[in-house]
Amino acid sequence: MMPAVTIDTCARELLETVPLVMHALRGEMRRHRAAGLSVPQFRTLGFVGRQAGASLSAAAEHMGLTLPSMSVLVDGLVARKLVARAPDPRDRRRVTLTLTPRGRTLLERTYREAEARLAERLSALSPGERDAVQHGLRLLRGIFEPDCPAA
Amino acid sequence: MMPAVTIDTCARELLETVPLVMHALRGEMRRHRAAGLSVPQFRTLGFVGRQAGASLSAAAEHMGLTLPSMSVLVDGLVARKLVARAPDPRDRRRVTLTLTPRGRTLLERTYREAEARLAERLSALSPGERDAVQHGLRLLRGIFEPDCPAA
DNA sequence: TATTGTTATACTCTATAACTATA
DNA sequence: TATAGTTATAGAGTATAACAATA
Repeated sequence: MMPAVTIDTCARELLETVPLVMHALRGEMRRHRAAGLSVPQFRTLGFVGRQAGASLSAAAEHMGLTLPSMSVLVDGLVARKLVARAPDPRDRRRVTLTLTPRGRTLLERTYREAEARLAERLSALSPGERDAVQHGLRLLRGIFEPDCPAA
Repeated sequence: MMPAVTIDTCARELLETVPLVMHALRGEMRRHRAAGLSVPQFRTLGFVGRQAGASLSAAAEHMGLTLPSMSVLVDGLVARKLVARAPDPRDRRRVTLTLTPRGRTLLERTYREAEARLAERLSALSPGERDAVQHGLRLLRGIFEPDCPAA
């Protein structure tokens, strides 16, 4: 039978593990320098790809960033012609974001590469262990999502 | 029975969840501005607290950082008198790191605060779910630790 | 020559504050 | 007046390259 883990132990594990994995993610994205996308850039591209025409605010909310931070982040993507930024005709205060063809291509390639690198790591686990990782991550996502009650 | 999760699904979940949790961690540490420690600073303090007298290289290795990055990070901690940096008499190329009393106090306080914030989030889970999170994190740590075979 | 660390430089991420434009 | 976004400014984190000091 599994031991009941204390909240504190779990918190400690989070504090140790999440920065570690984050650093590995950054490192792997950086090494694939052809793409040269940072993790936040990559996530933003992914969001815009799924929600074409989303506003800057929607993207900021999704990523848990302030508007200025998102604005700057998007600046970089627009400068590289990966994202198109256009005023919304219905409300000209708003900005709509869409992927350029180049952005979509790069996103897809980067996604496949990131997945491949992670898959290497994850292949060290048994299928059952991967289930456990997946399950744990999904639970975490539930309690850390921006619109969750404890946020 | 649990479904066997594909490696790709698991990779995707990682890519989505880890940056999310990381952002929440940073945000919570930032809000407790009394301490004003960043996540890497906090982790470094924790490492030096456990391994008093450790070298800069050891700390860099533990955190998965380059030496220059670690050197700069420690600069900040030394400037705030949280860490003492002294040459090792046995090998004067080396530097030994130790916590100052102030550093230890701050570390302990910050640790309690971080734990309390995380505990709030984690309390939304059942004990069984926390076990699952803990288990998943431990597996992840195993495959992302700096000295692991796939690194 | 090899190892440990520091300095110089550059870029990204992120925030807050102040501002502009539209509603 | 309220909302969406941008600009200005600042500080941390991180890297690579070049350097200094010690072994």
